[in-house]
Amino acid sequence: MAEKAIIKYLSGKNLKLTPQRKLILEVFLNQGGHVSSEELYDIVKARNPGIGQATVYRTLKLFSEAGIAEEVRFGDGVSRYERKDSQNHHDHIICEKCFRQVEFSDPTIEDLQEKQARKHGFDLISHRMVLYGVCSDCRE
Amino acid sequence: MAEKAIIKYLSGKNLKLTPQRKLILEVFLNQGGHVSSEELYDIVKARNPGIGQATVYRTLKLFSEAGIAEEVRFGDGVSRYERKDSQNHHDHIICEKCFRQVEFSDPTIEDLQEKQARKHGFDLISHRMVLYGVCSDCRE
DNA sequence: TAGAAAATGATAATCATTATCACCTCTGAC
DNA sequence: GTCAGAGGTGATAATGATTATCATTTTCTA
Repeated sequence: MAEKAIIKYLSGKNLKLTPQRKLILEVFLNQGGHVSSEELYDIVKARNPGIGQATVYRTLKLFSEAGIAEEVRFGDGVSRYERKDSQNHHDHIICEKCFRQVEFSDPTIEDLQEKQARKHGFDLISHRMVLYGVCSDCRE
Repeated sequence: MAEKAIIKYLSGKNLKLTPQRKLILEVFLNQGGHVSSEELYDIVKARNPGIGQATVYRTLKLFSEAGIAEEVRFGDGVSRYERKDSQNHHDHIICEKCFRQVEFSDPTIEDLQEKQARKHGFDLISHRMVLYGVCSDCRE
């Protein structure tokens, strides 16, 4: 589970488990989709008003490094984070009108990405794929 | 050709073809890969020192709207632009060590993207796909 | 329990991009 | 030709997300 993963990561690097990190982790895990640092900060602040915004930024980056969060960018200049389940990778479709987001995954595409990478001499590590379109509600 | 496209776009919107725009267009077209606004500004400034950085930003955005340039983001916080050839769409693989970039295109992936979008009720407009890996030179 | 190492919170600094604004340049009606 | 108005430009200030700094506090280990 993610809490265990964090504790292990921290102790392996001489890093410390603080109340702030615990709280941010808990809030982050209970958050379904993709959260920006600021959104998370608002929620966290409601439960611990003393917490600083910089700490949220720092902690989300830490979660990324620890492998329990993944940074997602949709191109609006804001970084969002979502839970990283290696069993459950997915990509995104975004509606350009209402910004609704849908997650999907397509193993065939993943295979083809792997093949393309190999074909060009790369060892594939990760990828970002975002589709932009118009959703059924906005098509009118 | 792209110059024609720009002239047509401009006149269709009561916008003007200025010497600055001409110069930026020429430099942009002679630029192979993806350029950031700042890189382009440096080149352009060498030929017309009076030109302002804001103009380069504005003009690249204009080219995007006119359909002759496409904005690409690799996730380092900088927007880059490349020539848009609708016949010649491609995606990118980036080496995480040396940042070398390779372009590729895969019609099968494009098909599958289209299918995924439809499956979720979206009309697909565009997509961004970037693969991250380690290139053969950096694998050692 | 002491003390080094790390974390925190407040705040200043960055850095790419955008907005503002005074001035310039073109075009077309008179 | 002159004038008016729309659009463009360049300099600079503003923005907004993120990061660095630093004095203070906390954590963990010996």
